[in-house]
Amino acid sequence: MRHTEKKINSVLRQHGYKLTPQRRAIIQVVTTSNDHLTPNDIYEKIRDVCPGTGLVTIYRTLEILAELGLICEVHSGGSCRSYTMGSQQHHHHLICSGCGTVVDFTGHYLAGLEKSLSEKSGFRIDGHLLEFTGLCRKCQSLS
Amino acid sequence: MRHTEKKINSVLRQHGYKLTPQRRAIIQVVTTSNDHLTPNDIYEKIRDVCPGTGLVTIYRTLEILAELGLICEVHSGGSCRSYTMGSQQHHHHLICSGCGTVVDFTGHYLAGLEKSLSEKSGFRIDGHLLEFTGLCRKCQSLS
DNA sequence: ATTCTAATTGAAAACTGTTTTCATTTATAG
DNA sequence: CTATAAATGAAAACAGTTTTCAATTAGAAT
Repeated sequence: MRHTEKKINSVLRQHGYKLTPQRRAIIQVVTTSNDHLTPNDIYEKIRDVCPGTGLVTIYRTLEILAELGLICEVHSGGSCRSYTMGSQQHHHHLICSGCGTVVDFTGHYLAGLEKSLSEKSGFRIDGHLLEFTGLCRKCQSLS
Repeated sequence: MRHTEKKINSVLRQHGYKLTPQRRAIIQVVTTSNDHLTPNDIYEKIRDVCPGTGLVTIYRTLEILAELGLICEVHSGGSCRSYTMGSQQHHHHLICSGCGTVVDFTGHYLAGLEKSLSEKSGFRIDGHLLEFTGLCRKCQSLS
């Protein structure tokens, strides 16, 4: 279950963050898109909502939102990160290295592994990142 | 079956690339290490084998080797890419967010999941990235 | 062995994505 | 309305990577 714009705003407030027009705009852009957006994507989209918003502010806001678990950060190879909505728990990615398409999938595949790892290592495990990379059907047919 | 240094050298030659001392050194460093090495890791290790080799040359050589499928490029979250030998056993990471310690672990936990994902999505899956984050024993006791 | 030539190299500069610094502005509690 | 800590934007700094270019060199042809 995806967080609504309203919900995100209120969680931000609850954590003592101020609700600036820029932040509202960033949240609006992210919540109303179904894609994975890079900071730069957001920078371009935001011109219509809150012109003048700096890229720096976008980076800072995304960091906060990801920290609070309100959005999900995706590392798709290289120096390209992007963010998307979605329940961040057990939300994994399948990334096409050809065209960059990201497919989400969910599941609890790692619960058992997490438990045994935790016991063996003594770590208190907080989270995990699972990504598969490969070629989507379209990109396979191109090569 | 991991490519040997010799095999890689000969494949390079077959493709019309020259076998320079720098390339030999890079290949030697990569084949004799079991870690995932970043270009910079290699840059540091190569001093003993072929001093003076430039980082640029390392980047260029790694690109060729990856292109020819002789080594495997890994994108581990963030802006850090690394390379490792082709069919080396996957290894995963358990990262302490307190002190940065990284514990490696290996296993084939994901083979089944990979197969079913591939069938459902049509992707040809090449690799995956699995990282757990948490607090190691020491950092738990500090907080 | 010597010569020739295209491939390769290293240094420096350029580039891209991200983070930091800092003076100014602003949301919001009182 | 005021006070103040948080947030902002511009510019600079930073890290990783790529490009440019003149000088060097591996390996093929003599």
